[in-house]
Order: sequence, then structure tokens, then C-alpha cells
Amino acid sequence: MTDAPRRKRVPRAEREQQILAAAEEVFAERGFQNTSMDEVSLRVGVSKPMLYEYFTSKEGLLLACVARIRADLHSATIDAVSAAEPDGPRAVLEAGLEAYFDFADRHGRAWAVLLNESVIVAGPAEEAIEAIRGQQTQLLEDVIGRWLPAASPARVSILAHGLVGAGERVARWRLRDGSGIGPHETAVLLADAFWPGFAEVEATAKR
Amino acid sequence: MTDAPRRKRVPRAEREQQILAAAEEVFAERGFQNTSMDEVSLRVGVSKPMLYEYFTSKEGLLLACVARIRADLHSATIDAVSAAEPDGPRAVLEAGLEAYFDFADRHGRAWAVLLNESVIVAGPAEEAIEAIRGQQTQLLEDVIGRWLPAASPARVSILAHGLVGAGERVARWRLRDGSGIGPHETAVLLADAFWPGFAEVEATAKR
DNA sequence: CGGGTAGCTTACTGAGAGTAGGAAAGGAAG
DNA sequence: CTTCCTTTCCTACTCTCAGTAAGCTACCCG
Repeated sequence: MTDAPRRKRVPRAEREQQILAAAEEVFAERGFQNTSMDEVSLRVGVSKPMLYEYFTSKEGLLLACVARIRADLHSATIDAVSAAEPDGPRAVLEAGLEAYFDFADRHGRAWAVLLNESVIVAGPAEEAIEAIRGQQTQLLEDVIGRWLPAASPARVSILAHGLVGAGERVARWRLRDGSGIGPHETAVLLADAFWPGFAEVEATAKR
Repeated sequence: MTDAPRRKRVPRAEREQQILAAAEEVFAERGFQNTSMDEVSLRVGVSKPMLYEYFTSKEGLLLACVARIRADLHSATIDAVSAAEPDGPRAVLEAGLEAYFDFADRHGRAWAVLLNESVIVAGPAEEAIEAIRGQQTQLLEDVIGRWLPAASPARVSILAHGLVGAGERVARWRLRDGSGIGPHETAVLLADAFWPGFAEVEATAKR
């Protein structure tokens, strides 16, 4: 076996993707804290300074991972939601939740580490992560605001943040104890819990 | 100024409390990642090996902080909930939520770091933190199970976890953008969103 | 006034984040 | 093919910080 070209140069964009993939893997396995940059670099087959060249710091690397997976989630949700739009708001709610639980299922621990438990940090990284999470909530606030034009901004915000939080915790529970309830059933059950609350808000909208 | 007795020995239990207080402070200011044990020990006025003597590791120290603040929250919630018990389930829900938001207000960033964002780690510490969080959910599952004896375990779990998650995210939102909505109003708004869902579940309990 | 122990310290080791400074692959131009 | 330049990449460090070894000392009890 000609043991292959010893060193191959790879264009930046591609290398970045390789690094992100490896990092996501290791973060998911070990958690942020217990992941060493040496291990990531080893797994990519590249030396440590490259990681710093491309991502500036360990936190930067984490952040890039979070941004990428969030973006995937975001577009998966948008697809599901807009496909359900013609069937009315209740269907939208269910579809959105189902897309979320499905995504969590497919990404397993990576989802848990990168999207929830993740960080720890204070300072800029925390801000950045909250901002990325904000996209999700923003999307929801838009949708809810469209259904319930009479509701006060505070009500809309509370519904949106509450729903996001509920989704996160329920998904987490599924990952841990996740008795055999599928994404669809889970979505229906959670929608059952929330949906009448939306209607109620609508009915009592003027306080 | 007789600059006071140079060194005073302090019994273990008391020292532990001092350390926990200082650690909570620093974790809240800087986050777990950016806190050094040296800084904590400096702030207590004791040397680093003491921290390890009493708490075994940095994670151990974090864990002890989490356990303590969780215990406070737990008893505050129980007090509020049992006081509201005679007024019926809806009052219990509101009282519980209000106690939670109130607690979050009083503890500010410490609440955020220690009870939500915190974790970070994988392995035993993650388990331990999830277990502590589990008390909260367990409490809720008990209460909900008592109201809705006909609901399936999965429904009860989803309601409990969903409610916990909703509470966490809404509290977090209040901490950040927290437009002037007080704990009580917030609790009422969130209860509005959830309560009819509980009733609905009851009505359709047999699927 | 010895001893015993609980509380305490100084002074280290080792792991891992982050960096300095340079090598060399590969393409473009002569 | 040779020279030059850019981009990719590496070896070999520094420095901070979690965690430890090896005791010292204040205080209590006889």
C-alpha cells in the first residue's frame, strides 16, 4: 500500500468544516470543559495553531459549532412551519414542535451540549450564545404576534420564551429517560398543554 | 490600629459557609469557566488547599453551591405552594410560579449561573446537577399527578418538564430584558398560558 | 505542660490554553 | 524550469491554573 500522500494542503473553507465536525463530536462526547484543543486537532489530523488561526479561541470554536447547529435547526423549523401554515395555527404549532424534537433526536448529545447545557461562560461568549438562541425566540414571537395581534408584547414574549423553554426541557427529558414516545406524539402532547392557553389569551386579550 | 488577631481558626461548618458564599459570588460575576480557585480562596481569606479539603474539586465546589441554592428554592416553593393549597390548583400554580420568579429576582446572576446556564460538564457532575434539578420536576409531577389522576405518566411528565423549562426561560428573559413586569404579573401571565392546557388534558384524559 | 487533632499554609507538579516564528506546498509569472 | 509570493501548516515554546505533598500551629483535653 503506497501509504498515501503524506501531507495534503486543504483550502480553508473545507478545513474549517472538518474542524467543526470534529469539534462537535468531541464536545458532545466529553462536554466543553473536558475537551482539549489538542484532542480536537489530533482528530482532524492538523496541528493546534490551525484551530486558533481559524477560530481564535476555544470559546470561539464552541461558538462556531453552536452557530452552525442553530442555523440547521432554524431552517428545519422554518421549513416545517411554512409547510404547515395553510392548515392553520394549531398545525403550525405542532409542526414546529415536532421539527424540534426530531432535530434533537437526530443530533443526540450534540444538541444537548451545544444548545442547552452548553456553556457556563460569562462575558461576550454568553452574549453571543444568547443572541443565537434569540433567533429561535424571535421567530416564535413573530408567529405568535401574527396570530394574536391583540395581545400585549409582554404576553407574546412570555408565550414565546415559555414555549422555547418547555421545548428544551421536554427534549432533554426525552434524551435522558426518553421512554418510547416519538417526536410526533410528544409534539401533540405538548401542543395540547399549550394550545388552549393561546386560545385563552386570545379570548381574554384585553385584560 | 492594632490590626486585629492575625490568624483566627474557624470551625469547619462555618468556614464551609463562608467559602460557599464567596464562591457563589465569584461564579455569578465571572461564570464557572473564568473563575479561578485562587480568586475564591483569596476572597475568603484562606488558602487554596482548604477549598480542596472541604470540596474536593472545582466542580465539587460548584455542585455544593448549586445544591445549596436549589435547596433554598425548593423550600421557598414548597412554602408558597402549601400556603396556596386551600385556594385550589389554579392558585397553587400561580403561587409556585410567583415564588420562582421572586427567587430569581432576589438572586440575580447567581440564579442564572448556578441554576441554568451553568452546567457545562459532562460526566458525574452533570448527573448530579440534573439530579438536583430533578427534585423540582419531581415536586411538580407529584402535584400535577394529584390533580390529574387520569392523565398518563407521559402527559404528566411532559407537563412538569415543560412547565419547569418555561419558568426557566421566562425568568431568564426577565433578567435580561426584564421590562418592568413584576414576579406576580409574570406568574399570572404564564399561568394563563398553561392552565387551560391542564384543564384540557383533564377533559380529554382518556385520549 | 505534653500530646492529639482539626484547621491551616507554603511550595510544588502537570495539563492544557494560547503564541512566536518559521517551513513548505502550490500556483503565477518570467 | 526558476523565482517569487501567498496560503496552509508545523515545532517548540510560555503561562495560567487545577490539584497535591508535606508539613506547621492553634487550641482542647488531660
